[in-house]
Amino acid sequence: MEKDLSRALNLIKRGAVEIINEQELEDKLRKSMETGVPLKVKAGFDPTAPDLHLGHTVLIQKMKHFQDLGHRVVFLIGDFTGLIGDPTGKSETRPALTPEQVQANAATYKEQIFKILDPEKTEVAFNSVWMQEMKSIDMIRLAAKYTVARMLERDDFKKRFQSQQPIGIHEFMYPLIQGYDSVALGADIELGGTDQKFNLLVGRHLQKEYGQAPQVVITMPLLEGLDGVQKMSKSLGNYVGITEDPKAMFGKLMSISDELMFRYYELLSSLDMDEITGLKEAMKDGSLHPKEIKARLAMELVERFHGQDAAAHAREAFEAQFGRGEVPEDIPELKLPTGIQGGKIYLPRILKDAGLVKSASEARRLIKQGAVSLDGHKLTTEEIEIQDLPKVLKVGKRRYLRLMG
RNA sequence: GGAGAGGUUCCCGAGUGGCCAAAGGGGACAGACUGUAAAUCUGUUGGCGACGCCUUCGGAGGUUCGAAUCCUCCCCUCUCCA
Repeated sequence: MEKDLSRALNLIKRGAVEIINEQELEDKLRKSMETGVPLKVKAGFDPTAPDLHLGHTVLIQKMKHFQDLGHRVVFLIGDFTGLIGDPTGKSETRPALTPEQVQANAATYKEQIFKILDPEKTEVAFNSVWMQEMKSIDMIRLAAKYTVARMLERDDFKKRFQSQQPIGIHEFMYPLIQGYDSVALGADIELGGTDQKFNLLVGRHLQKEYGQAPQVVITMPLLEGLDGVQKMSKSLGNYVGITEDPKAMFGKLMSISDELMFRYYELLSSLDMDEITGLKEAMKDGSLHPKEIKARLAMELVERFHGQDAAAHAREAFEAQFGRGEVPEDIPELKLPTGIQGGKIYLPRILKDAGLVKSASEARRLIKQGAVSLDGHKLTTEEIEIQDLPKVLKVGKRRYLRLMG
């Protein structure tokens, strides 16, 4: 049994930033093994953004680890908390979601998470179930279990308080409710990103207040986005969505820096750390080109969400476009009016109408910068003559338009 | 309730009557170099068939030949006092 225990601990610790507290985790695991009762592992998700990206999968894979060890995971959808909005510095009040929208989002979530998680061992829960029932007086009693001073310890609140940014009082409720969710669920373990540490610890505190054994808190790193600096997020546009088109996914992954590539390997790949170290060394001694190592990563991830064939196609399309400079197959087309053959056309208008640029002004700038080409020939004027359609317009590195007759 | 500070283009942040489509930085985009990598260098970064015109500096009015800049009212944020 001790062997199983240490095996379990190793798997759980893999990639984790912090475990609070490790001894408690060990005790809980031991007890579970002895009694055969699985642990309840909770992780919360925002109901308003059901589009998961690779950043989320860091957490979901940790959930998967627990499933593999025979425990139960609760995929908690914070449909009630979502009405408040997690304090992130943006003081936007979120619109209330209708029950239908919540259900729709939940369905989307399930479709996505079950590409990684085992549906049989996953419970999908909604915190509105208990929060809608809570009476005002109970809400106040809940609020009484925490102090403003301790609230202000939360990094986000602290910063905003110091820099004179607004903090809504309702935002204090977010950690309390998230913490109460652990009470309502009787969670043994809660997983979250490092940015969630405060909220997760409030859960521990509240569980003690309500007479429960405190949950073990496990924080996972926030995955850096494609820029390699800021965390991956949809609003920053530096993300790879897991439902994204295989080619787009492959391309995005190929655009990350070499440094970031190994970070992704560490947090997303299912390769052992030994194998990853091996790749790193192969790159260093020159036996393996970094581009090849990156392609392997991209392949693995595309395969995970779209299957082997799609991944192979994505790679081939990538090689064709960027390796051999071929024009991709599936590019947008624009039909020119019949009378225009051989005549002059005003390029900025075409580019704007086709949606390749935001405005004609932008198009004019790009032309001036030599970023626009027709069938491989750089265009230098705004007005061009068109003959022998079809021809392919290219803007920048990856924007294409096929002109049809 | 009282006193004070502040709201500027994607973000941060200068600008306090014309030289302001608005410095500087970040980000982004483009070109060169490449491996759609990084680093570096260069350029661009409101709209418009465009040496000009139109819209922008929290909102609405006003003063002026002329306003991001001055005045009035309003909205929002923060600090201190109560």
